Amino acid sequence: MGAFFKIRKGIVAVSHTLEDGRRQITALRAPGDCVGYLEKDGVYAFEGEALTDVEACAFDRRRFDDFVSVQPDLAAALVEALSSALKQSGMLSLVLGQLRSTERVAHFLAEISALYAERHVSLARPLTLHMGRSEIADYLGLTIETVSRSIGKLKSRGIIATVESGEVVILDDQRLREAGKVSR
Amino acid sequence: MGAFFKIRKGIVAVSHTLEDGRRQITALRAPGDCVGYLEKDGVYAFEGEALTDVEACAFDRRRFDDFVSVQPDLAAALVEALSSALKQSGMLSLVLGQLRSTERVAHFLAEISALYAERHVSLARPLTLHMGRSEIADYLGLTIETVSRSIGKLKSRGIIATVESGEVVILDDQRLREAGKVSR
DNA sequence: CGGATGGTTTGATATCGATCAAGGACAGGC
DNA sequence: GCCTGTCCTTGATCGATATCAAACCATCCG
Repeated sequence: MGAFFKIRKGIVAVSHTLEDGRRQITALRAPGDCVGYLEKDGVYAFEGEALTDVEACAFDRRRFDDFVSVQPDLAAALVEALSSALKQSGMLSLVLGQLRSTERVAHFLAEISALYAERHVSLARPLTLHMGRSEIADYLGLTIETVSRSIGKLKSRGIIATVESGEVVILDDQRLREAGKVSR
Repeated sequence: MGAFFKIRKGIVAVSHTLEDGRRQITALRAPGDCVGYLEKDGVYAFEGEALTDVEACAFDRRRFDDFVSVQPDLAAALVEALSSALKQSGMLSLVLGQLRSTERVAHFLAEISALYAERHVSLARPLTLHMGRSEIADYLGLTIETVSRSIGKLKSRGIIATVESGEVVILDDQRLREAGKVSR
């Protein structure tokens, strides 16, 4: 109630569900990110789901806003966090609106890989996605079957491999980023 | 160079283009909104295109940031603007990832109608979209043909009508919002 | 071990929207 | 008036992805 969270450990999916059950994951949040800031009168604009065990700091929204107004550094950090989230969100729109299924999956894998490396979620190869096919599908606007087939295509092209227990090994980072249109 | 803008009059489309020419409009900005804040070292994350004649205030990014740090009110306004943009962006992801073509177009028309009313772009009916089929298509992740056919479907259902010169008349606001899944 | 369970993959078919191709409608210029 | 270009609509076909269905494969548990 009137709270928001800064993630210390773990991964959170931010999503929105339609009345008929269709769901879109609109963002993935990693350690250092905030969740639940888009709230008004106790109503949150989006839902949050923990994909792993999560450790987070809870802040009281009202007190935080008061504190921000006398702490320029904090305000700057908040602006930075929101800017970064906005940029990410715009990129997701690009992915959902313009890329085809295999491009989306390639983009997703490259994104996850970069995110986890950057935020030290797990430095280890192979990469643990922390998401089932169902979450990936809801993030990319696809079905689980199409996600599965796209992963199959990337495997057959020698770009990735999968280990038992579902982890992914990126065999060719260069070509993965090309396939996901995120080369630049 | 290091500048961003606050729109005083007119509509701006924020977009991103892939190397192969595919383009996604990631946001529409109306009077009161800012454009070009997501910039780093002179590189903008997205492109902006004026859909109408635009009147805007230009701010020097560096000076503005300095000024923000000593003006809590301004910081709060910036946070508010970014929060609102982020919420909008998440909703666009939902539209692109989950809605089918006619739902997307209905959503778009309801959104434009609400936006223009709220920002006093033009109070007049019929509604002038200020976007050609091509811009609508790039915003909704569809082709111009599909946009055209979807508008046709909404017309045949008696939800909207079009006037010569392309303006749209919303005949049944209730059903339009239902069709665009934005009833709630 | 055998059987249930949940997630993933694979296959067959259907559907929506893209693509390709014409055909209006309207404005501007000669 | 007539030509030209641009934008929008309409039609026919194709193709990517959804849907439906079944098989596969771990893991868990009796």
